[in-house]
Amino acid sequence: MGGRLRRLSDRIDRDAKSIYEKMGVEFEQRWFPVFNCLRGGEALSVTEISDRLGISHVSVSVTRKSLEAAGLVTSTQDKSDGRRSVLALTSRGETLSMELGPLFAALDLAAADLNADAGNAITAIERLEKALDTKSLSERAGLFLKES
Amino acid sequence: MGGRLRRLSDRIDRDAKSIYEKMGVEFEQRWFPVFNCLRGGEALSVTEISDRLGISHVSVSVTRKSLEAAGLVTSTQDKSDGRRSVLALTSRGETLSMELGPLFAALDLAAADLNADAGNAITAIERLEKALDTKSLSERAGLFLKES
DNA sequence: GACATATTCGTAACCAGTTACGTAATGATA
DNA sequence: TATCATTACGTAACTGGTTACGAATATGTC
Repeated sequence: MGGRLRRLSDRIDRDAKSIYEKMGVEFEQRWFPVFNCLRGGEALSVTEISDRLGISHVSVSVTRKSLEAAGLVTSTQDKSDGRRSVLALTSRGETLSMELGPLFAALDLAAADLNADAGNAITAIERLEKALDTKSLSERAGLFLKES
Repeated sequence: MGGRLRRLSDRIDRDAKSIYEKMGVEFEQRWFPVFNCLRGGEALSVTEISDRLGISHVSVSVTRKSLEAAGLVTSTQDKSDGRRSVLALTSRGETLSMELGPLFAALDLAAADLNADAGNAITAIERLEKALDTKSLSERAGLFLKES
């Protein structure tokens, strides 16, 4: 079950990757979530981004390094809190953001299209997440075990 | 989107893992798919298993090594085809299979329970897989791009 | 029987996430 | 002000999958 979801996610990621390749754009799919947070000029710290995306700060940290290496993002130390490192798009990043705008929009539409085809699978996944929040798989299994 | 699914799958895997730990059973979640194929005494080759599970033979190969190291599975070279390596449960594997039977059944029920709570999320995921089969995300996005 | 092609499987390298743990900066409290 | 807890972030190791590639065996054709 878990593995199945993983494979599905891998598939989607690979598919998205192939789009950038086909279009000859130098953009890596794994950059997207962080990059997207910074689009529009907002400057955010690592933790702020990880909170927004619901992933670990480590994951953001790694993506950030890659984005900095690509010259799309810069970081500056927060003056009022030396622990925080604040990220923002470079001008090159902004330019790319503009260029990629239509593609991102198309991907959005494609996702919506897919979701419609699949009978609101995304909503179902959200429900799955919520159902797990209220009662974990292990709790559920524990109950069934005691019964037998 | 892809990442989100991945995290969900990780969560389920970790949850399943915690069950084995709680019950004090020495069984790793990643063993399950291959182990389950071999339950009931059937002997299968690496490729047969990977086909059944819809995963790469490499993944099966790695799991196999781990299962052999744990003494739960043995492999013998096929006499009529020297390339094939045929896997089967050892007697220890069979014993464990019996012991774990109720737990596996409980997990099955738990998954069904979860699915019901989530309004047939699993069916939705299946639909998502099918929808991707008929038209990939990149194809869909390509269409929307041309329109604009 | 020899050679080209296909199949089975394994090793190595990679991927995007994670946890575990350490460090530096901040904040709170005595 | 000294110390202790908390917070922000980074590095390292691991996870469960993948692709790329190579070796051994089998198969088909001349």
